[in-house]
Amino acid sequence: MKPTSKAAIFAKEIPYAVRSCHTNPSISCGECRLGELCLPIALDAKEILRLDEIVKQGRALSKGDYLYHQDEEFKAIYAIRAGSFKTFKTSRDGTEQVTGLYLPGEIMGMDGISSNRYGSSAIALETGSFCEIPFHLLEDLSTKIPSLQGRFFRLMGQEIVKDQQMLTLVSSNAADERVAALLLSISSRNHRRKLSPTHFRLPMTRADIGSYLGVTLETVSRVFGRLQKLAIVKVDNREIEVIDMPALKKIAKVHDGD
Amino acid sequence: MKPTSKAAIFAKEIPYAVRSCHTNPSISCGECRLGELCLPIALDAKEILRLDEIVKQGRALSKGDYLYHQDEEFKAIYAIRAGSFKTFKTSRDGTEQVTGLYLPGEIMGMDGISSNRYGSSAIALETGSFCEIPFHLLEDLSTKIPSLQGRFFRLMGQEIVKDQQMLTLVSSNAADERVAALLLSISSRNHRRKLSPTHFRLPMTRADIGSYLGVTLETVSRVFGRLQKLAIVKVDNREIEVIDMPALKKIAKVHDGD
DNA sequence: CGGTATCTTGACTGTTGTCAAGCCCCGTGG
DNA sequence: CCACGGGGCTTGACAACAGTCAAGATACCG
Repeated sequence: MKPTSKAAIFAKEIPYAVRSCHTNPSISCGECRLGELCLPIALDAKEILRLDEIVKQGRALSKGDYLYHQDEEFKAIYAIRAGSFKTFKTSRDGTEQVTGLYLPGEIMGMDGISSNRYGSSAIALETGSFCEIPFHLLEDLSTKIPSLQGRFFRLMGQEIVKDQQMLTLVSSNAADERVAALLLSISSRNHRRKLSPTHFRLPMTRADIGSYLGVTLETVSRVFGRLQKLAIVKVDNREIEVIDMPALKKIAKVHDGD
Repeated sequence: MKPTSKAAIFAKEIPYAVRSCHTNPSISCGECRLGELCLPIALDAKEILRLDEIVKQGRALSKGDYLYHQDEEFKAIYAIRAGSFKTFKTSRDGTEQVTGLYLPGEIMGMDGISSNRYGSSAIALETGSFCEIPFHLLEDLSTKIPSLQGRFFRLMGQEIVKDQQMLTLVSSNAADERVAALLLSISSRNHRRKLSPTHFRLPMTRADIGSYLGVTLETVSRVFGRLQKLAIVKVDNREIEVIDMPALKKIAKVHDGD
């Protein structure tokens, strides 16, 4: 419920010379090191410049700040630059259900496209920054740049695949399997960003994880306890160290590499 | 595993004079009475003609026939004209997990866009027919017809919203709620097609429903028993009659209309 | 340094899964 | 037309995993 953007303050604290996407909020798509994960994949240099013209860059948020609210008018999609975000639906009785976890290079807000209203709220789990891409401008540009249209079709397709994977995960009822799969998901997404796949910090609380996976926070806690006892992961509060990756994959019923 | 198409046979049985989409397999998009539900929404007459040029119409399938297989190369998306279809994922150990139920006017196959391979298999639950839309042609045409691009963005957005609704449904762990929500979903989709929202036939077996909802078939059966005992629905095998719609919505925790 | 949010652990309960038996419906073939 | 067979469905008994409630410990923020 804090509408205040801290973009200005954040920008002052970070010297412009730092040409790294996740620390410098005012960098362009062409210079952003997340480019190869984010929207610009499949675009050439000239096309990226045109994309840059419609992307509002470098806004920052701190923990608890909203990116958008459920049922609010859909105007833009958001590319995560730094930090982590969750999306959640609030039902009439006030219950919150976490529907997504988003890390740098990923795109949020696509659940608003069909109905012109966001289907969920998005909130920062820690200090972070993002780029805003007004959807109507993206649509216009997509008709002019076929490779951008193709990229965005594929991006939406990815979201569909991701959601269906979550669905099958949550339908298959083993709590251990769900938690293991979440750890592996974070691990592989970290790996893509050249971060350690075996040592990371959970961006969500036990309650959020539980809500996301369809179990209670107590169960999440107990599963972490079990996995630790089996020497598969080391859990120190939010700090996770994967000790036995094959065993973790076995529990998650993931057989192939990642 | 039956690759045989019965299009030819089917076409013979139905007189061409019947200008109704779901019975005449060789009707065009412009004439199809599902047009207002399907891909052509938001297109004008001239644009629909161009869409018609890329749509392969009127193929028919009988129960158990595959529309496409998991991991097979993604070539096209499919618009359902008649009948009902399910999508499912097969995991390495042979377990099948139902991931979707598709009724006339709905589009299947979008889970193949991002990776160029279908993420699930699609099979006919009864005799039915469909239109095939080669994706690369749709992409080409979309760059030329902005309203088609917009329509397809929205269609994919709808799929994302639908999947996320399933996710929240399956996460919230009441079996009664899940079954009630499925009944309501079928009911409202029937309503859109001008069919009875209170009296319909379940296209899936108990086992399929259970797999889709993340419960066992026995639980599905018991829930139907409970709902019947409460005089909320009348269940006669696959035949469903909704007697107390408000009560059903209450169980499904749907408060609003639809 | 104090207060609150988060996390862990325990005991008990309950819904759902599992296993098993039997029924019903429907299509097939005699 | 009827007998047969098999898939689909129902129902019951029991067990187990996870939910609920509660208390206490720990971490984090101002």
